[in-house]
Amino acid sequence: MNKIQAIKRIEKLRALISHYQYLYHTLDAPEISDAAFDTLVHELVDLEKEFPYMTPADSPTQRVGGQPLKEFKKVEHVSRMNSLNDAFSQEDVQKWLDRLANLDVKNIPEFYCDLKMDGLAVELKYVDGVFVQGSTRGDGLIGEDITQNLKTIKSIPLKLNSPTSGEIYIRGEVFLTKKEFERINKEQEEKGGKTRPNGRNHSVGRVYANPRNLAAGSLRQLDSSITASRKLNFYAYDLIDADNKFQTKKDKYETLNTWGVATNPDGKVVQTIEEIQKFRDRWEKERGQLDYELDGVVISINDNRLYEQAGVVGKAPRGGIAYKFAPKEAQTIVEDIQVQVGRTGVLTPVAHLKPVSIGGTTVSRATLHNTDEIERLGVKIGDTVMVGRAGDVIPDILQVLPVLRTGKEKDFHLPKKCPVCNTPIKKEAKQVASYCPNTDCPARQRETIYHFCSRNALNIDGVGPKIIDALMDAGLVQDYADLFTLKIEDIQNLDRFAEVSSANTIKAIAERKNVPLARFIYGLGIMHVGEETARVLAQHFHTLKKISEASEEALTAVEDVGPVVAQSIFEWFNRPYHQNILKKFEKAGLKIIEDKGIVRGKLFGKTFVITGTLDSMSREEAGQKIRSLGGKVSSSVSKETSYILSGSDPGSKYDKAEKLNVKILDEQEFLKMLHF
DNA sequence: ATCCCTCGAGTTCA
DNA sequence: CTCGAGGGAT
Repeated sequence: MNKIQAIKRIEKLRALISHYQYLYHTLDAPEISDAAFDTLVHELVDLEKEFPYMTPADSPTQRVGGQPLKEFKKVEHVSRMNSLNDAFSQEDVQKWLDRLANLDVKNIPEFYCDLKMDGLAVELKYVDGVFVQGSTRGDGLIGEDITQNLKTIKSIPLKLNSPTSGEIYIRGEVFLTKKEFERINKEQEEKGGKTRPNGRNHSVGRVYANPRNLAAGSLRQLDSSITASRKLNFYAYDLIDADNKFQTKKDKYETLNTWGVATNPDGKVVQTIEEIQKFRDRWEKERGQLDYELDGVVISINDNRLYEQAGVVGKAPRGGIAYKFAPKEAQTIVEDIQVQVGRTGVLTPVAHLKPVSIGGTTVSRATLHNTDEIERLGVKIGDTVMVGRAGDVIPDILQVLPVLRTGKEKDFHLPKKCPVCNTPIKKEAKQVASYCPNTDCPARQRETIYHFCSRNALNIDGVGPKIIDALMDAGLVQDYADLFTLKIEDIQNLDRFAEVSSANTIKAIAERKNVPLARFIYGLGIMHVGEETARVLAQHFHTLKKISEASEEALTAVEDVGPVVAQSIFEWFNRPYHQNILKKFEKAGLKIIEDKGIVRGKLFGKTFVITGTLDSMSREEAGQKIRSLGGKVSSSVSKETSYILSGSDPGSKYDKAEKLNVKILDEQEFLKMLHF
């Protein structure tokens, strides 16, 4: 970036940051996510480092927070309330230690590792053991008097346990549990607050984006009875000790605890950088199990004298560092939007992203689902976007940052023709998706065979996309029935097969020559026939022959099959192309295991939903057990659900089950139920 | 016509 | 996991 560009960029960033700071700190109504905001600040900090002569004293990077609201009395802090510098990797932590060593703070024997709750820093003042005043951090020097609101927090004692005399200042973090956050947000929503039309969790008005915003909003209530109705929590992290009475941070914490002031119970003293890393990694993994949000861990020199000796640079003390977790959201650029053709011909636009690390893994693609989604997001090629991960796994574009546009972004338009076979694409008026109508489209055929071999269908081990591509490209396989007539001689000379792997491939296919009817039906890839419908069909008709000969009326009579699905099945079996494939299967010696029909076991009539990770078996296996005893497994929770089986780290289904009062089973209870 | 429930389909990376 | 849409009840 040249100087002119940098100056423009810096000015733009400053204006934006000031604007968002005002919305966030002063109005408590952020327009963009915290992570998006952070990335703006980081970019500005980096640029200012590169061009230091362009950093005036009024740059937003020179301030800690916003101006206090007029309504609250101002409180001067006993000493500056600083914020820590951030580390994002073990390398950063090592750099921190190296710098300390340069300052002659060497051979640090111990570090105190604490969890960093995502909340608000406050200062509490006690006189002769009685809580007299509490304040927000404000700009670090002067905060707001929120004593009345802090008094409503149960974990802040109004009186310290042991008699103490004189003034005592305690600092800590006020935060909200995830449960409370959801409860209050729901309440607010019912009262008429609004989430954005895009339905994402970015707050507008009085519905809050995350627990921290809500905690902030609650502390700034002028009516403290409102604060009282929201159960805030408090953990102390510092005790101001002007006389140096305490030797270590741990001593301070223990003293605080004997006074009745809680500190985070999971804090720990460690000796080495490896242990610091372990501590951080452990909590990054386990943070989902805590009932409050964590944005990292805080590492401090345990010895207070050494801590002081490390000094303060700018607004950050050097004796400690905030070791952050990999953010769950990150900013990146949409380099291109390409179109994929799925098994059913549906066209799916996929954003190709500049690779970026999110939650510890690198993400380079994210689905855009369909054109409606593109419109909703307003995303163009070249845009800067925030990317997160739906359900902590699947990359998902959360929002576009249109303010960062340069004018060179291009609109995306779905092609008029299939990108693979050039057939003009179609779109039903009432449906969202567009699709390639050509059933012979190579993309569709490939996907159909992938699907046939996939885990829940025939489950042909080791025959994945790559092998299938090779077989198709060599002209050995046109449809999935051809797989069963392959011989070792056919494939061992192909480039992509070694001798061993060709034998393995043939063996893997042969092993699946006996296949349960339901799996086979599912594998055929009939429109609207997924796993569940395939099972229902198998149970109802028992044999493939009967299904293939069924009339549309006979199919409609099956539970869960209506006119659309019946027509789809009927047409599939009456197409000569498919009838030919079925004949090839027969000739190749495929044996279909007939279905015996419905089991009336002890779980008959019960519907289960499974969430989280189970210890003793996979979810798939648990599902099989339930079905073998006559129960049903469903994918979503509703009031029709009899039980939800919850393993560790359950997803959103758990919350929904609680809301609907569905009986929740843990793994032990479930196993007992199976055996009784 | 309109609701609620459930299923199907698509999706990423290690 | 999430969305859209089919099926069935009302």
